[in-house]
Amino acid sequence: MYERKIPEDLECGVTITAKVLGGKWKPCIIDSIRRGIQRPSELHQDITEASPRVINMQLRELLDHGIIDKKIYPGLPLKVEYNLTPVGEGILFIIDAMDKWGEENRDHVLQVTEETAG
Amino acid sequence: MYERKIPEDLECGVTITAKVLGGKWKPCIIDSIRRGIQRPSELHQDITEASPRVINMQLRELLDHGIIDKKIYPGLPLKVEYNLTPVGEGILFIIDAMDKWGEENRDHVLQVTEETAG
DNA sequence: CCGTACAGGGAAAAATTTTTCACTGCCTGA
DNA sequence: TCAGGCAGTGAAAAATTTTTCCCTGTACGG
Repeated sequence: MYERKIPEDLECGVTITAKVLGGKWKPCIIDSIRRGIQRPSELHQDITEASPRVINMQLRELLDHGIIDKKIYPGLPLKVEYNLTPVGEGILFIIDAMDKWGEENRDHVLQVTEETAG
Repeated sequence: MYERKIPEDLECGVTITAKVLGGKWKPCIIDSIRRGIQRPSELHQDITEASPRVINMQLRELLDHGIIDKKIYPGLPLKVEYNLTPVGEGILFIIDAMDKWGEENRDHVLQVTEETAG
């Protein structure tokens, strides 16, 4: 695992949340899981822009942060299922708020600042 | 400026918001400004963990995204003041929600996963 | 003139995150 | 036996973000 050289400041709540949601694909993965896409292979098929390896890594972090849990079904063929924990469900509120804000303000944010008003 | 090699997917609202809040010091800067710390030099003194250069760069991005605006007072000595735009004030809701969630779930998120429960 | 404060930028280094490539291992169907 | 699906990882490369170091320019106090 990567060993940080600059310590994180985890005293601020925002930093904690950013740590949890910060990965490039995490909100996407959380959303998929909430929509019922729970098995690794299904997630890989659902999020084709990211390689399976990438998704696995982010799943691992979400797991470590207690956002999702992992159920390994015994026996074969292999079957694994990820689900949101109660804490994970609590963060949906933030993802939804981010999505809403982003949709509402896309144009404003993306406007190329051509104006050099004084 | 850095030229991306992997295109961004800005169709998703979450991505837009992440773009706006994603910089390491942005939520911090936004919070300072909202607390009335508006001049560059004041911000530099308020956020000593980050170098002035770093803060300037993030201010620039916030400006480009229309989260803050910049008032340059004519005459000398130089005086510049940053303020939240209405759009910027709208994003406070998300920062607050992130802070709240982070505070409430710090322990859960930071728990080292010692359990290897089956 | 010298040191300081104001606001800010260029270039390169360092840190961090994301991606790719190549594997392990088991099982099923052809 | 070979091909493919399942779940997953190690190591290194590539991409991206953050940081450091050093400069530009004006004005003020001494």
